[in-house]
Amino acid sequence: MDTLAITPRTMNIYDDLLWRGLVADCTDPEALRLRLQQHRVTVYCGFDPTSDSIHVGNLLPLMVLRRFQNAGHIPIAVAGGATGSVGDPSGKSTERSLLTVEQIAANVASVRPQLARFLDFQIIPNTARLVDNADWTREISFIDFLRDIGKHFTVNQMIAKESVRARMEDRETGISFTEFSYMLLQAHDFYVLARDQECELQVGGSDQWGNITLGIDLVRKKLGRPAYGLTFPLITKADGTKFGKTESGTVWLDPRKTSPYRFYQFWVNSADTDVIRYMKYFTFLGRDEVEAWEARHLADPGQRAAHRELARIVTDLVHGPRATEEAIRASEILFGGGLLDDLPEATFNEVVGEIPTRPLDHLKFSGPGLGILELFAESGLCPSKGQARKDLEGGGLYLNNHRLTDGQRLVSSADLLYGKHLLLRKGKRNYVVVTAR
RNA sequence: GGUGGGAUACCCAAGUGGCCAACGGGGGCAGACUGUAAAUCUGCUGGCUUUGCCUUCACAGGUUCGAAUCCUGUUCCCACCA
Repeated sequence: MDTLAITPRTMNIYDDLLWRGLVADCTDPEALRLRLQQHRVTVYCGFDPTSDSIHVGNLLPLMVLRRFQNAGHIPIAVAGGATGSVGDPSGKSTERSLLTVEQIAANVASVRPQLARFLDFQIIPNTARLVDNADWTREISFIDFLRDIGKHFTVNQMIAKESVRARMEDRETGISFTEFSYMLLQAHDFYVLARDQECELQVGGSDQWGNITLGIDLVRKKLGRPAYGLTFPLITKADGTKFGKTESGTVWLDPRKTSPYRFYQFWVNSADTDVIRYMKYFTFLGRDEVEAWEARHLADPGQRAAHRELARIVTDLVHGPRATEEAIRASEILFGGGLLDDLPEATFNEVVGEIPTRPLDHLKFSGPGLGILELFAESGLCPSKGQARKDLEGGGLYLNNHRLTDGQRLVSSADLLYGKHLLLRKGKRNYVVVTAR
């Protein structure tokens, strides 16, 4: 194992994580810090294939792996093809329903390239690795597993784990043997990676602490080697709601599930008190740069300069510069307050791609046209015509960015922008484009 | 099994013959103020062909000119007794 060149300008990765507020717990801070300082360390983090895309919540561990790589260490991303089919009880108050084997395989297949995007597979010598724990779990027989792995643990220590204890106390729900055994699988992963790939550090969310420490025990017992564990804190939001969710649901990294525009907006809408913290979590900006943004933010919070920068950087990281440019331009059009009257069609079309679109038969706009309230109800912006009427009376409806006042108004082909689009808006930020077909 | 209490809109919760589409609070939506924020204030929050009409107060019947409200039965929940 070769020694890392230590440049004076580079902060120790451990200190960097500490400064970013990314260290919730660490099995042996002094020893790990020293180890990271003096050696190239192989670090792993697992990702559950519970869905066909990863989401902003998974972004944090993924970026931590990248931070390790940037610091010269070797990251291993582990897709949980095996563990995912058993189900981690950590942090879950009820038994989860099992995904089908096919479903998990499909999820692993679509999550793999997403994980790969964040790591460097070219760089030498600390090339990133991407593996699926199903690959080394599949051929192990149940008997072998019980003899080789199970023998190293007592049920006593297993039921002492928080994830299990919580479920044991709730006698109504209980915990299945399947989920109870989960921790052994994850411990086994760490052991296999330590044995075959010299992995000595596992990182994960703070709910993974119990699983990680069990793995460390196994590595020590089977290989007689030390191993380390490090967890990051649960990401919180100023208003107490769950991070990574909006009214419209989870914020995914897959652009087909969450458009780059929505993704960009998610970050722009961070609370003032969260934005600097998120900058530390989700960007590779250094301490000086983050502090500069913090100063700028505090000097004039209304500018939302830090919000925009955070959104730009993360969107760029996930979706690339072109999509980011489009998201920014669409945001400027939709929130810049400008009228659409002499907007070039090409620019408007960028907006069309970023917000919900609803096709409507062009015949509806012929002749006198379609009632405005019916249009809003049809578009899905308002749940009913009655509600549309009330929204209009409250001054909350806009057609092509002009506020509507007349519930009797008819919308005809003359209102169509570029002969085909209508920009419907409710309130400040709810838009739908209706396209005549 | 017995007795008593309850079931009201997204949630909590008033209403016990007409003034009830139903007080109040929460949540949600919109408006003002703002910074695509927070806080605050205001309006809306069953549907519609909207000065009016239709459907709704667990479910099914009944009494009445008129029922969320009274009566009968059914289902579910809670408390106490066994």
